[in-house]
Amino acid sequence: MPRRPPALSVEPPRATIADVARAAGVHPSTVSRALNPDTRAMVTDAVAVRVAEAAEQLGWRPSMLAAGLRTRRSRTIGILVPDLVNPVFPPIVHAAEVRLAEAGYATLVANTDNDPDREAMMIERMAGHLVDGLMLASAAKGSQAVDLCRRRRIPTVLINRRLPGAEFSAVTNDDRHGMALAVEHLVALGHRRIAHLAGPSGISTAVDRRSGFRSAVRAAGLDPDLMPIMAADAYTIEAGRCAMERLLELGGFTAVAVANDLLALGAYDALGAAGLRVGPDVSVTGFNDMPFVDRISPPLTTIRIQHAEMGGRAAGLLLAAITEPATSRTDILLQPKLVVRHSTAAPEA
Amino acid sequence: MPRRPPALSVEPPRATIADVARAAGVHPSTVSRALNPDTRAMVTDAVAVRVAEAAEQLGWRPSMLAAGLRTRRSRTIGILVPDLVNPVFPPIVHAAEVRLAEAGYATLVANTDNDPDREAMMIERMAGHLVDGLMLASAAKGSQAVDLCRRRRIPTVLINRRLPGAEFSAVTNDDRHGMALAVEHLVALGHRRIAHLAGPSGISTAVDRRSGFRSAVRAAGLDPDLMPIMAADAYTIEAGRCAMERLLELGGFTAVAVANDLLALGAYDALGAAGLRVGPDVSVTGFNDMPFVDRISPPLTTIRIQHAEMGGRAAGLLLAAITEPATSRTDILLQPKLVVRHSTAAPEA
DNA sequence: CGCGCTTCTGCAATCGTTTGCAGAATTCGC
DNA sequence: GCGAATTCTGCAAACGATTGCAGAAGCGCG
Repeated sequence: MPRRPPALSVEPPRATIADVARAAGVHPSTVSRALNPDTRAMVTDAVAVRVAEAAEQLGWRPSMLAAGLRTRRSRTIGILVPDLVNPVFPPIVHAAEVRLAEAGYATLVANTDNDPDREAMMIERMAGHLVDGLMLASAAKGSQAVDLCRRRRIPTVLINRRLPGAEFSAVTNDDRHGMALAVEHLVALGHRRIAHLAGPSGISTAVDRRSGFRSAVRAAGLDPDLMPIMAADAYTIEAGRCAMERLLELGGFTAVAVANDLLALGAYDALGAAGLRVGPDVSVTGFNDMPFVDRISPPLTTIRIQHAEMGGRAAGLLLAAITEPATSRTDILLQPKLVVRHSTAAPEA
Repeated sequence: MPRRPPALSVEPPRATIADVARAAGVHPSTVSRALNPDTRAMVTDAVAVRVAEAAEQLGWRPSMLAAGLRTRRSRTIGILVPDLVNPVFPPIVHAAEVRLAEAGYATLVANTDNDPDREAMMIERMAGHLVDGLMLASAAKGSQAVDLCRRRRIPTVLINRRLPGAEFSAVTNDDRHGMALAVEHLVALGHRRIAHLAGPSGISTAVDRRSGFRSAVRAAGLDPDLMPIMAADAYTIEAGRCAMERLLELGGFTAVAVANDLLALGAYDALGAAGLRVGPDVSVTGFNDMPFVDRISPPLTTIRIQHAEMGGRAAGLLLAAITEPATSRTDILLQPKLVVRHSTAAPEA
C-alpha cells in the first residue's frame, strides 16, 4: 500500500530525493551524492546519469531548507541597506550581486529603514535563513548589528560605512580625502568662507567627512573654527533642507560643502526658498555622485565614489571570509574623485 | 559523558529547543508549544513563563529552517524586481515592506536584471527558502515566472505589470488612461503632431501605454497612423536616447509622449544633442513620476502613478491569497494623474 | 471515595537532506 | 584463481523544530 496517495494529478506534490531514489532504483544517499557536484565523483557514471534522468523526469528540486538544516549553509548572502530609496545603494548592491552570483551565491536584500530594531530583526531573520554571510551597509553607532553577527558567527563585511571597534572587514570610501577634494576645489575657485552641512553624527561617513572638512580647511591656511557647521539628523532631502535653513540663519559663507547628495538636494531647496541661486550666489558641493545628480538643475558638483568597485570588492572580501574564516580583517579604502559640474563657481567679487 | 563538549566559552554554540527543555525541566514539545504564540494556550501559565525564562536565559532563537521544514511556511515574502537601479521600484517595494511587516512577514527582495533565466533561478531559490508568497514586479512576456509559481503553488501577485493569461491577482496602474492624460495635455497645449516613444514590447506597461496613446490621439480627433512611434528595447536611459534619435530622423512632430521617465531622460539627451530645447522646441512627457524627475532640467511633465498605494495594495492582496488560497483573482487598477512641469509648452506658432 | 471529564504534558514520528561508517562489489597483483 | 586493496553503495543517525495521539494529572460531582 503506497504511503502517498496516488496524486497522479497534473501537478505531483513535489518530488523528494526519496522519490528519485525509488525511480532510479538506488538508495537516497546515492541520489544525494549523484546530484551534488562535489560528491558526484563518488558514484559510478552509469548510476549518476540514471539518477540525473530520474531527477529530471520527476522535476526534482533540492530543498534548501532540508539541506541547510544539515549543512548549516544556504549559498545565500544577505545584504542590509539602510534605505533602498536612497539611490546610492542600488548600484552598490547590484555590483555585489553580480560578483556573488558568479560564485554561485544568491542575494537577499533587506531594508532596515535606518531603524536599529528593524535591523536587528532582519539580521535574526537572515540568520534564521542561515545566510552564509552578511553585507552591512547600514552600520551606525548604537546599532547592535555587528555584535549580533559576531555572536551568531556570521561572516560579515561592512560596506560604505565603517564602525570603530568592529572586527569585520570593511570596504569604504576615503571620505576624509573626498571632502578634501571638495574643499580644495572651492578654495581654488576663490572661496574663503565655506560652510559644512554635515551628516548624522552616528554614521561614520558623516564624521569622517566632517573631520576631513576641518583638516582640509586648515590645510588651505584657513581657520576651521570660523567655518559654520551644521549637522543634519538623517541622510534625507528633508533633513538637508532644515540644516541648510539653519546654516543660512548663521550666514557668513559663500560656499557650502555638503556631506551627501541627498542633503545637497535639500540644500538646493532651502537656498532656492531664500532667493539664492546655487552656483552664482552660493556654491554647493555634494558627495557620492549618486545617479541623476548630473541632470538636476544646476548639475551638482560632487565627489564620486566607486559604487561598483565597492560592491564588488566587498563581495570578494566576504567570499574570502566565508571560505577562510580565520583570515584577519582587511580594510579596503577606495579613492573618490571630484566631478565638477555647475553648482560651484567663483564667489562674487 | 556529555554529548556536547562543555563549550562554556563566552559564546555557547546555539541553544536549541532541546536545551531549553532541559533547562526548564520539561519536554521539547512543551517548549515548542509554550514559545509559539498560537499554541501558547495549551500549556499552563507557570510552565510557559518558566520556559520563556529559560529560553531568554539561553538566548534561544527559533530556527526557521527547521520549523519551515516541518510547517512548510517561513513568514517571509519574496519580491522580484527587474531592476533595482530604476528608481520607480524602491518606493513600491518599500510600501509593500511596511504593510507586510505589520502582518509579521519579512521581505526579501531580489533583482532579476531583466533576465528571464535569473528570474527563474531566483524564484527557485525563493521557493527553496519556502517563501510564503511572491510579489512579481518583473513580469514580462516569455518569462516562465508565473508558470513556475503556479507549479510550485506559491501564492503570487503581480505588481505594476500585468501578464495576459495569468491567473494571479495584479495591482497595476491604469496605463491607458495615464497615457490619455498625457496626450490630452499635449493636445490642449496646441500640439497636433505628437510622437510616441514606446517601451519594450514584451512588457505590459509598454503595450498598454502604446495602445492608450493611439486611442487618445484618435479621441482627440487626430489620426494615430500619422503619429511617429518608436519603441525602445529596454526601460533605460540609453535605450531612450537611441529611440529618440531614430524618432528625430523621422521628424514630423512637436511633442513626444514617452512611455517611461527613464526613457524620457534618454530623450532629453538625444534632443539636447540635436540642439533642441526640451519644452520650447519640443515638448516631452514622461510616465511614472519617479523620484528626482521634478528636479532635473527642465523638470519633467509626467504621469504620476501611486507607488505607495501599489505596494501596499499588492501586499494586502498577497496576504489575502495566503490566508485564503481559494479566493479568486482580483485585479486592482490604480488611477494615475498628470503632473505638469516645464518639459511641455505650447508649440511654436 | 470513586468515576468521568478536562486540561496538560510527554512520546515519537515527521519534514528532506547529508554524511560517517561499514558492507558489497569490483579490480588488481601475483 | 585467490586474497588484498580499492571503489561503490546502503544503512542509519543526525539537523531542529512541529504535532497527532495517548497517557497523566487535576477537577467536580454524586
